[in-house]
Amino acid sequence: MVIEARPRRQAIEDVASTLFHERGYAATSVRDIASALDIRGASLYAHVASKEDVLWAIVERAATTFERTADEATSVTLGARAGVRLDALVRGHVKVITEDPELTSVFVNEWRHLSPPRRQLILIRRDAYQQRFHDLIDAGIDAGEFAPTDPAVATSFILTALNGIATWYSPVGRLDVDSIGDHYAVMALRALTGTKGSKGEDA
Amino acid sequence: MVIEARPRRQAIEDVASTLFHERGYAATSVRDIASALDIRGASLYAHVASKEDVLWAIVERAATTFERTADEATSVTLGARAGVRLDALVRGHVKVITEDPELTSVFVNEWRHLSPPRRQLILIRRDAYQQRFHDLIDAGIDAGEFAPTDPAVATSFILTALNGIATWYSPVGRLDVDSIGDHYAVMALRALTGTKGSKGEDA
DNA sequence: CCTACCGATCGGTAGG
DNA sequence: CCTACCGATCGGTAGG
Repeated sequence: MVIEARPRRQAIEDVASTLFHERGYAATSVRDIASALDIRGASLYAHVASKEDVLWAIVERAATTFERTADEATSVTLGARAGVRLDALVRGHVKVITEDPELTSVFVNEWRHLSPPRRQLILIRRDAYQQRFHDLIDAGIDAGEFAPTDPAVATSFILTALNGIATWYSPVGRLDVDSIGDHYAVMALRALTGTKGSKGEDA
Repeated sequence: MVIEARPRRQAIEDVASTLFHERGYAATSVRDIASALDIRGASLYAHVASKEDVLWAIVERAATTFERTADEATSVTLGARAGVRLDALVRGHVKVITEDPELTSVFVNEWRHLSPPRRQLILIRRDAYQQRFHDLIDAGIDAGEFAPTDPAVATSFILTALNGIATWYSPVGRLDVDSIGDHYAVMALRALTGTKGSKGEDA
């Protein structure tokens, strides 16, 4: 039947996501993926052209999901203050991670196993995505909303912290999605807002 | 004549660190390591018992370095306020990363390729290390220095953000070690301190 | 540290 | 989606 072609392909990517997340791309064989689906390794090639194509599909989908979510957050907060806009961007990012931590984990950690042309494409999109955060941080500093900080360092600080959620989050854990979003948004904004000028340690 | 400034064993670990950092443990072959040292793959086994032993040596050294640096930071700030103590812990952590980003990167990203007994040992030590941050955050909240936050989430937020330095730091980059330490310590403390109302912190 | 070599496993193909 | 199979490469050993 024609209808089953899509789900099968999706099932392969889901299983591969799980395994790439757990063991890494290089340590996962096509036979590992196949046996999780109860088929033979060679049978996978009826659905995919190569192991790398599976990684590419996962990474590509993750990139698109992040981009669309950021588009949404950006358009919803058009004209708002930088703090509000960054808050929406952070919450969107956290939501994507908690909705599919394995997808995010593979996207963040396994892109280097892509062939050079694909790797370059993904790095360009990743840079553009980070630039959204960078620009908002710039804007917030200019507007006096955020404390003067190195915006590149702050961007890296915040995005790395957020991505870490993918390594520990479980849907059955003690924290629900919304409260994780709250905590992370609050901490990210605080990191930019500052108490006063310098070291934050003297009263 | 070439003077061996360091033992052969150390050279193997250094080269392996670089390759494990760049490509990951599973995607690095013993022949890759050997050829970077201009010897044959089989010759490596005159110095190491297995590929995993090399990973273990690197991970073990990283763990010990982090532990000793934290001991130092802890003893130097004995009796100080939580903010001061956490500041020292953060700066120590950043210093270890910038002194050997590849070591940290392998420690953080490749421990899952260790055999189960070793993996468990390293996870126990990692948890104990994170607990130092967790305890100080607890203490800071209790003392009213930090805003009330989920301490486990805050610990993960901060440590993940710090570890991210290992992925982008270069000794020839635009930022020197001290200013990275400053930036990260300030942002980490700010993330905990909140914008208003935490004791005598703000004007 | 070398050459020679091992069994196991890899990603992938042929041909139903 | 299967069986049968391919050349390449893997971690590692034997014996100098």
